[in-house]
Amino acid sequence: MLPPLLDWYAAHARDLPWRQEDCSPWGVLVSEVMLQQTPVARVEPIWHEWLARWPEPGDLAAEPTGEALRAWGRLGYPRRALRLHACAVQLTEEHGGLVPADLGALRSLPGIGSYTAAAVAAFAFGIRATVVDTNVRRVQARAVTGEALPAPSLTVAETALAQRLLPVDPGTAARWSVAVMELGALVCTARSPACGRCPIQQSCAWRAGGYPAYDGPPRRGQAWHGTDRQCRGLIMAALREAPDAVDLSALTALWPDAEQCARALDGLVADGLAERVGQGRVQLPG
DNA sequence: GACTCGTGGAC
DNA sequence: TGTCCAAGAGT
Repeated sequence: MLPPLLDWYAAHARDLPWRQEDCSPWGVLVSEVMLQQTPVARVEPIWHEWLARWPEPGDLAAEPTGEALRAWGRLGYPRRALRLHACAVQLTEEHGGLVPADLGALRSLPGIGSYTAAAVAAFAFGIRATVVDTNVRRVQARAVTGEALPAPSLTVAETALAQRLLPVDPGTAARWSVAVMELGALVCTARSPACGRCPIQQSCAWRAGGYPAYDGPPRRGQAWHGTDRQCRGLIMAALREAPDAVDLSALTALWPDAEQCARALDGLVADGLAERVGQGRVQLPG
């Protein structure tokens, strides 16, 4: 199944800016953090703005965190912007302003977990790293294990399988990983997989088994309406849109439950996403 | 391990 | 309309 998938990728891969030959490791790292839980279409324009404004880690490190938060826009999970900024600072102070070509060093950066470290190592430096994201998990579950969907959270067995499937040659391994991810994103999708145009349908265990339905533990949806998350989102949107500090009263007006709103704001301040200034006013951290 | 953490598009 | 989902990480 290796050659068909690599050939398919060569023919059908999307032309994404962070896949360009001249994209810097910093550009790859920024893209990977932005893409955590966020669709490509929403990331692309923001990625261009970030790379134009902060072409190197040192450029971002020189800014206050509030600028990163404002430029993050509505990508969601704004703590990622904070961690990206912290990344830039750490790269500047400890790595000469460069992204390290080392899995362990990458993993020690803020906001860089096992997936992102492997992805940057593989895609920016051609290192043979085991890249396991939600696409890889789903493709493996279907094509190899014969199940409709992977378990709710990553298992050791899945990582071991991905490692076993990974081609030996480092450059080929990196192309393989991005090809599996692309297949999961474009063909072997969660909702309605396009099995008819799948390059590895002949060797797919899920297909061979007659496409059995998912029978694992229930997948928990994330609550939203009325939660602290929704309230935090409203507050952050207000802070981003305001040119400077916002009155506390303007924030509590956004939410029916004043007590919950106050608690949400406390959380944002504790997380470094917001900052209290004098006279009951709040702003993005300066 | 179970939670928490944004946002918007697709169905 | 509500539910599911999207290149996860940190606690």
